[in-house]
Amino acid sequence: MAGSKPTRERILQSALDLLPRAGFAGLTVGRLASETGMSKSGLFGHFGSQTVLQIAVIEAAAARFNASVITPAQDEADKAARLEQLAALWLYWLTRPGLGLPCPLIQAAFSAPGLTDEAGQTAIQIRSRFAPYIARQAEAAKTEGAYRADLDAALFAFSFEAIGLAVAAQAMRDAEAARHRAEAAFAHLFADAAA
Amino acid sequence: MAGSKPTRERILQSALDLLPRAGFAGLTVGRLASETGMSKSGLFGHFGSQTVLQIAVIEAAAARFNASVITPAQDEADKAARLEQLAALWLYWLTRPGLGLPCPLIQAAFSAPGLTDEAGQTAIQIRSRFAPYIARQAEAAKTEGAYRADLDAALFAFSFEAIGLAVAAQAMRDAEAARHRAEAAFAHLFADAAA
DNA sequence: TGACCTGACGAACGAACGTTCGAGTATTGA
DNA sequence: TCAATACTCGAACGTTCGTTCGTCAGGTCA
Repeated sequence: MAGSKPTRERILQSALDLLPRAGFAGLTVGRLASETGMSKSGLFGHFGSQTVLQIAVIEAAAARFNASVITPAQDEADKAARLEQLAALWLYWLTRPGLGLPCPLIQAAFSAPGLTDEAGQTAIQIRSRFAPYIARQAEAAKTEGAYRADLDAALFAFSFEAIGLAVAAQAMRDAEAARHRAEAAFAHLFADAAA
Repeated sequence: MAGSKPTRERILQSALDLLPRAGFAGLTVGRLASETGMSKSGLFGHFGSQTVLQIAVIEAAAARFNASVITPAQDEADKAARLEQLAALWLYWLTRPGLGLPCPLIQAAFSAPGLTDEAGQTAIQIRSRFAPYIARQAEAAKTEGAYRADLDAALFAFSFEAIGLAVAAQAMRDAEAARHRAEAAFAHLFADAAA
């Protein structure tokens, strides 16, 4: 039933590479097998069901998001600086080259019906952690005195997330313009929040 | 090859009803046929290919969006008031009850790989008309003196669209909170743009 | 009445889907 | 060295996919 760990990791990496080209709907066992050079049954044995595979892919994407965006930004102790770092890292994450589609997590959250019910719920749940995390950083920045005391942290987080989503939506037709406008929007957001 | 026009319209309406539940990936000929009570071949004859069907569904969604959001707002001659109307109508469109998923156009744009290449391009193209339209209204509001002269209309449109996307993303987990925050975000956007 | 045409039908096609199973082939531990 | 274990394979399952085809009822107009 269970497969070797390195092989499993290789499968998930292939899945993440395939995802921008095929989407979750096109992430079938057969196609993923031919992509990795394995047999359908050999690949399938690592997961046991389509739902488990989808959830594993979503969690793998989340792990990479954390490693690329969340964790590096935590080097900044100063919360206002950390938020600016988060914005920059997220922007790069969303528009990094060789990416036909945006963040797999965003894709998963919007194409939820293409996924199993359980996998869709997992995607939504993982994504729903982001805005509260941003709100917490903003709240901390307020107590540190960097942000004005009457700032609505939840609204700040909402706007923060909104900019990223708009980038993801526009990056497919003009990544350059999307990034440019997002930088301006983030700058505006930070300026408005400053004490 | 071609089917009767009323039947075709009935099929498209069924497709739009099914879309929030099944997504584009689940919008198969067989399922749609059983939904409408027709045979697969009878339904298929109206379109001739899966791609044509998907494009027809996307265009039907766009037509309903225009009828529900764009057109009613044009009753407002005053551009600043029209933009506020657009925000309110769009917000309702995105969170109207009985809608598991947001605007089919947003869904189509993000799950594009679940669609035929051609249909995905159609969806992206239709959606890409929105931001420039908003920018044009904002530009007009500037010349009317309602908005400040140094407003970046493209950035305004970007932020406008971003709020809607964030609503669509959050509406799946908490529609009430999403709408509430979006109203605040729109108010903030309009206040910042005012002369 | 008879010749059309339209629109929907049932049956069937090859392909791909998720999934199961039993047989091989390494690698391991005693 | 031998048995056990871990991993992968090919073959096959039943189902559904998009698509094609021939047929047949119902209405139109001569």
